[in-house]
Amino acid sequence: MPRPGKNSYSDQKPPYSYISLTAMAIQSSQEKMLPLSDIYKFIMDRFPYYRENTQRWQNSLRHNLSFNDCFIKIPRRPDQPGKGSFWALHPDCGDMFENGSFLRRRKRFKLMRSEHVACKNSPMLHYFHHQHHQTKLAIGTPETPGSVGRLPQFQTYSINGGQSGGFKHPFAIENIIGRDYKGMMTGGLPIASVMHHLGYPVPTQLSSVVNSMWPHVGMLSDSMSPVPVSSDYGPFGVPMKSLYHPSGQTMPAVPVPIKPTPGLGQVPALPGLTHSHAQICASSPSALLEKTLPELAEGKGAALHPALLLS
DNA sequence: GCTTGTTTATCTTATG
DNA sequence: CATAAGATAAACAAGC
Repeated sequence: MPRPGKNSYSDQKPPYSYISLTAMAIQSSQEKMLPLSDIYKFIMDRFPYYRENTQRWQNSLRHNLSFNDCFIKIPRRPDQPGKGSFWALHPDCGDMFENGSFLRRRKRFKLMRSEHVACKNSPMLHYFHHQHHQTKLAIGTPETPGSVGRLPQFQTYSINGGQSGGFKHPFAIENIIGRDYKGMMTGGLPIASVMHHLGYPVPTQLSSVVNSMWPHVGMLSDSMSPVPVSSDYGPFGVPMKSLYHPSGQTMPAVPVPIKPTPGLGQVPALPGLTHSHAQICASSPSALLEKTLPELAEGKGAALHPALLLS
């Protein structure tokens, strides 16, 4: 009955929102940023469903890019031919899908007006974008086995040339600036953004989770597997951790439940990188990795109850 | 003229 | 059931 060739998966809309699809695409790229056309391509390559009605969904997707603050536009440098800008994930968007659902986020990521302006008009974007090139070379590709197990891009440099005391754990800065941060700027540009432009694997969870969590993202082969859902998620039986950080010491396997409540409003608007991030760090990334995956494997927006996994 | 972006409006749907 | 997030439509500007 269920013949995976025709009417089975292809017809069904993948259990991902445009936001997650886009995030997926972006994260799958080496530079963590993609021009619109490539985002389209990515989605179409992996989800047969989106090979039709392109006009419709692409319009929606574009709307999402503009409308959602979690996506930032990075202008092309003059030496980089092509249409449109690059799109990246706002470093602060953090674990947008912390609840395990890629259909709907717990809360929409919205910047404040001030941040908006600064972020969008920052002339520094070009600069950082430029820097990015050289940097990434030194760092190696995310796939480079030689590097670190989990989040390779992190090792070699840090935002200010690495003088900041050495290597920053993936959960340091990004998480730090993540979620709670709402006003940390560096010359009009969110510090987090800067990092991002420099090649940091932005939204922690996403970047790390994505690769192992979204099959299609990882395998960029031409033989795009049918669809995300169910059966094709074989590899998910495996505990996330072991999948990408064999060393086993990357993630602080903190058994954090689900985020309590986004009500932490006591964040000191410090202009530096220092912050009260304890809570932040503890609140989700690892939790997501540890518990969410299995559910995601289920594909459907159905199995989205972290609680189930906990029991 | 097409692609890329932005914005507004409305409808749908997941969640609390 | 109310609300907020997401989807879809559509108008329109800018750039190539």
